[in-house]
Amino acid sequence: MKKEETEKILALLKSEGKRLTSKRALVYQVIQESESHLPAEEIYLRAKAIDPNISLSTVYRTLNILKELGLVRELHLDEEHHHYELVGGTAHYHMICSQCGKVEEFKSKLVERLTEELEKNYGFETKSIHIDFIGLCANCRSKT
Amino acid sequence: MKKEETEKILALLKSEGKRLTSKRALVYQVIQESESHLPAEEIYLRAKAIDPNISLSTVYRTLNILKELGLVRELHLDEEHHHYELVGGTAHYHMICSQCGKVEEFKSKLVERLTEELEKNYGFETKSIHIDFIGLCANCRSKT
DNA sequence: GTCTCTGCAAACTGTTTGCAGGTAC
DNA sequence: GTACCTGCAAACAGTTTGCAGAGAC
Repeated sequence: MKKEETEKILALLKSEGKRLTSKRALVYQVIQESESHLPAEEIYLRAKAIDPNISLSTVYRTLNILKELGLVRELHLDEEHHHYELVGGTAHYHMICSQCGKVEEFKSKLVERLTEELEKNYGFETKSIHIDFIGLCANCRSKT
Repeated sequence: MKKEETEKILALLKSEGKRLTSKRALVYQVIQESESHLPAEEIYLRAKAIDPNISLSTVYRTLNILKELGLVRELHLDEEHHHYELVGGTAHYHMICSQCGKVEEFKSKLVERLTEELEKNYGFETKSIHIDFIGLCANCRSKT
């Protein structure tokens, strides 16, 4: 993990009277390196591969802290468990293939226009947006 | 529940070798009358008010069947439990107020345009769409 | 009469929490 | 040295399931 990032997180944690520990840095690193959304269990396994002492509770506790600090976002995809991804980077949304389960990301200017529309028509002030399209990916379509 | 609806459901159930029972009709009726998405627990409570003998397991079993038959949709809003709503009716999406928890529905032509865009750019064939805007509703905004 | 449904309680999965020892600062 | 952090096991919430009796067809 780069030094500037460590310091950003350290500052955030300190402002809440919390500490930066090796486990917390590890969890953050795993999420960051995946470049995609991961379920807690998977984060745990990847972290454990690096530090075999880490426990699942710590992963969950850390995820909740990172969530509170606004560093990590919790996704509710169409499954029974949650997924986590880094906040920051450009906003993006998901196309989920119901056949093979693959999750692709997309972005579109239309979403901004939709946000403006909701503001105008309903007076709604948007803070975050979740969009999931469920269907068939190009790959699975061509197989049919 | 109207006769034509009963018959639609009866036919669907029969085609799967299943039966139309009073409990199943009741669960369907509760969802239908709510005109909105309900968590399983709430469906259970409302059904129980009408038929005190119904159990939570039956509600869950029925929800799963209605889901398989394509009559009911399961939503993954930003909470720990699922919500259910009737399929059919016009497509709509959700604005969730993070302050008071109110869920409003909206629809927009922009969503269709987005669907076309994904088809064109990624070859993705959309079957269903979930959109949640999280933020402040007009009411909570004016209180600040 | 047969085969499906149901209620009950027990199991299961994902997540949270209490506690005693360990560690950052 | 003092909080805070951690692993462990136990608790928890939402959901599913096995079983024996009840009910649809």
